[in-house]
Amino acid sequence: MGLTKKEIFTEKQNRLAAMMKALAHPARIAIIQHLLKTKACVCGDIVDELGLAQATISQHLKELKNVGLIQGNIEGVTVCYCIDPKVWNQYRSLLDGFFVSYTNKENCC
Amino acid sequence: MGLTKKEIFTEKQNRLAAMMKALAHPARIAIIQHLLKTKACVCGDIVDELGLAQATISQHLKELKNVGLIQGNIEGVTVCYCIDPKVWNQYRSLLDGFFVSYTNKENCC
DNA sequence: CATATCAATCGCAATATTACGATTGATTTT
DNA sequence: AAAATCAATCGTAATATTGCGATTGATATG
Repeated sequence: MGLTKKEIFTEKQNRLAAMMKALAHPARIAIIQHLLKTKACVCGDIVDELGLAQATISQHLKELKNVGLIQGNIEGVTVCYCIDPKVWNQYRSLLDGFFVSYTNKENCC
Repeated sequence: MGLTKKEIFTEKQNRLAAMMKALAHPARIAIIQHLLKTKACVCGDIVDELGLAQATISQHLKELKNVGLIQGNIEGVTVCYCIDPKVWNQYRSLLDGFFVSYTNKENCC
């Protein structure tokens, strides 16, 4: 099948999974880290940074845009990318909430 | 291709991505949450909880075991699953480190 | 020892992902 | 207007993922 049965899970579970999926590729991690490093807009020099073709990078950027993690603002010929702080913080607290729910120090097995 | 070019990324980027990937499915989120909820070992009643076939659940459990997030201890006929606190905390701090690196309140674009 | 039970694995089908060359569309620059 | 530049999209190939029925292997139970 290759098709996730989303309908049997809760909205929150699907959202968490989708968020993870958006970051479940080293290229997308690298893109985000590059945007973090510059602490500002990055005007389309991402292709030079990573060793992937322009079409591939564009595809990864699209996925990050689809989940709202980054924005792309057209600036003449180039496009300026930056992280959306609002979505970023949403993700952060969602993950915090997920991880905080386990505090046991010892393994029961 | 369908093949990730892992060699052009750093070890840490690949690890982060692999971690995200392990949690990038609602069924695996649900499994983890079930283990969290019971706060102890869960002896193979996971199939009844989710609406997926036994073979499918077993596959998801395998992926979670592969990244070390959960352990499966054989206990007679059934298998007892529980979260590995060590790996869990490793994941937590890796993600914390990733998300903490961005603190801007405003969008520059 | 025969049978029942549970979980892992095999094999398959359907769909998704990753990657890239080529093309397209939009905007500058000449 | 023509040429150059940049990024999105199209089309395609290779591989991965998801899901499940069927089978297998191991352990209990009758």
